[in-house]
Amino acid sequence: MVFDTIDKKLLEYLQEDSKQTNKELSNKLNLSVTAVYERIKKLEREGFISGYVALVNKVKVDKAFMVFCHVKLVQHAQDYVIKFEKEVASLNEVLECYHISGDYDYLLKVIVKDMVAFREFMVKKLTTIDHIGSTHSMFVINEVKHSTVIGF
Amino acid sequence: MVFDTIDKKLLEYLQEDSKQTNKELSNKLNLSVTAVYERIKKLEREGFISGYVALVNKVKVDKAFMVFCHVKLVQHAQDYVIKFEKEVASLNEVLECYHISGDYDYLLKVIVKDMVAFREFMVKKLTTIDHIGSTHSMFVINEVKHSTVIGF
DNA sequence: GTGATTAATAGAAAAATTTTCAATTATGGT
DNA sequence: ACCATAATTGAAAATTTTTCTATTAATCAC
Repeated sequence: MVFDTIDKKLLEYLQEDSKQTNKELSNKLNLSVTAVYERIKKLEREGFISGYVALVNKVKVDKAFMVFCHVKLVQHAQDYVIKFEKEVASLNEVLECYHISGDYDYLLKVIVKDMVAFREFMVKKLTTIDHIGSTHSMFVINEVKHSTVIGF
Repeated sequence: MVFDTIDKKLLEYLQEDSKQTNKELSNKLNLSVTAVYERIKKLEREGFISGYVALVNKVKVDKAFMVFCHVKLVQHAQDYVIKFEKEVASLNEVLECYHISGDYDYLLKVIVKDMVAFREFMVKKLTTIDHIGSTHSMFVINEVKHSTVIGF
């Protein structure tokens, strides 16, 4: 399968705004509506596009308090790891969770309403998960950039 | 303006899949198509929904190497801060950048092809920005969770 | 290069969805 | 209870997506 320059441009446009019509895209790409349509279907079929979503304004829905949490496990037995990852993934305050290199095992991106809600989250949810050794929280003072667009 | 339970459910659905038709949504919400339509327009108008985007599979487009970079500035004079933030935001490898509390000033989420590309990014782009004191990189070993959905 | 085969594109028709509209129902304030 | 406003509904109109057939372009073997 070919993934050419036009596909890349198309993906860029769709990552910026997926509500554009195929006609608008066809103008930008100098293609027919059907050609655009078929290319998009191909990108969906082949898994380049994993989905289409609405992005929500954190401030408007009162979830503007963001914290990055480092987590260290007490042990790294497979069972513990699996269990921790499963439980963490089930928490809706945790938007992202990565197993990372360095002093800590995991880095979590957490969003809640405010510091009070964060404390609540830590005490009632995160630290109730078994096998957590220590945590370290970094509070977001300002969001300088936040994009979902993968550029080429 | 009222932001009720139905709106929250609607936002959740649209955050999961924005390509659902209003008819599908109207079934899930037990509303008419027009009622769904008007609620969505209201959520867009009032800024709850900031946009609609396609999500791209990092692996398929060869940008699966993710790194979190801590950055410390040498000084924190307003000019330096502004300049750094502006330049960092312009780098398409940097998907996110946050001013955070703690030992470092900033946390950057960077995606590139591989370690070679990362080195290239560090040497040619990030560390060429003025006033950077030190950096510390944490490599993502595994992505446990990655969601764009803000839950209620 | 030629011809054959396949993939990509185009334009038009059909199907589905969004958007508008007029009318009805529900809601909140006085 | 009444008025004014907002939300909901169903149907029509407008737009968009999707399908279909034909044409063009690219690929490969010879």
